[in-house]
Amino acid sequence: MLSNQPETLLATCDEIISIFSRVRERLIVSQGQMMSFGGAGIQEWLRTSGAAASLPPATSAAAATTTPREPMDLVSAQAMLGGDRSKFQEYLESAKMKGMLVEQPPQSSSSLDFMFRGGRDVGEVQTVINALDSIRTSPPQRHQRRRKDEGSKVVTTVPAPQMGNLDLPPEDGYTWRKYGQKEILGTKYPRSYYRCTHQKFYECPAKKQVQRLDDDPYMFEVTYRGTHTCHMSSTAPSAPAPLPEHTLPPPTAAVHHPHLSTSLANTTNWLSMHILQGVSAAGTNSSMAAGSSGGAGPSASRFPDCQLPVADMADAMFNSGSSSSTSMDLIFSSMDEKWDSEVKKA
DNA sequence: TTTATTTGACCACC
DNA sequence: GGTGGTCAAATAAA
Repeated sequence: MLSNQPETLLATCDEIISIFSRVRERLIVSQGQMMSFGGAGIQEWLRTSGAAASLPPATSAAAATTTPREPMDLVSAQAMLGGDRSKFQEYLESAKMKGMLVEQPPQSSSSLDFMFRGGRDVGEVQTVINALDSIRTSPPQRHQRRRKDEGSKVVTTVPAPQMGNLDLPPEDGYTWRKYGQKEILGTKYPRSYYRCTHQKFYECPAKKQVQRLDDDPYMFEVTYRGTHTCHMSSTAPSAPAPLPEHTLPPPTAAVHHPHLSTSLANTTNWLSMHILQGVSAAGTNSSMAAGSSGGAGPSASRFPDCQLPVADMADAMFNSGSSSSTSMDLIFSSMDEKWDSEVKKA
């Protein structure tokens, strides 16, 4: 649509540049602060720099099932755990001091005697317990192959896709990277092993095993293990495609962690909001914004024909996932076509 | 050139 | 020693 409005497109690009410049400045200013958060990085920075306050309510069904958020951020906590155990312990101590964590009576069945105060879902509590457990146990040595994951696992059966590559398991909202395949004794079909695509960058331990059923080749048995700690699951945020609730691993599925399942959406929305704020701010001292007034919002009034174009661009740029076609291609393909046709005419 | 997949080998567990 | 889970080099694909 923007291809018919080159001036608007130019203005939009300028706005994007302006906003990103401001984001960059904030990143530089906050660099030292980010470093102090160990593994939490930008997640923690976003949270503490006021971004969280700007976050819209979580949009996923999963988030809707949880209680209102308190400042406790287990995602950051887990990230800290990955980067610095002592920091994570400090974090938990801090949480206790703030009354967000309370010690449980000795008869607690949990391996560690902590529990969230009021209204916490089991997944989060379990996450803390797991984290604390891992503090108590010595970390595996480098290059040592770890024992089979004894953590929780959930086995679910899903139908094969009706179209496309029937050998692939259906989408579950996350991006996975295959790291192995094995013939399993007593089964007709091999078992495939997947880990989260973001395992390295986010130390995301989530894994899944996929095996075709012997008696029904059009069904897959999918076993999930581990907790998604990645904030950048490329397909989950905007298209959660959640598993049936009863099939989700209690502490492992994103559905139990609103910050996980919606984090990118939130971040993108946050960015979009700031972009819109930037548009609004720019409009006060820029002739570009002439005609902007009132209405549902600055962008809505400025772009009557295309709703929230800047936000859409941001969504397209940051929310594209592992699609084979790039987001920029998506954005500019129509422009390219128009450009090419006009070049040919000339 | 980068990223993902394949596959044989290695290793922990039973 | 057998089995399942993971690693990592080789290979393929984008």
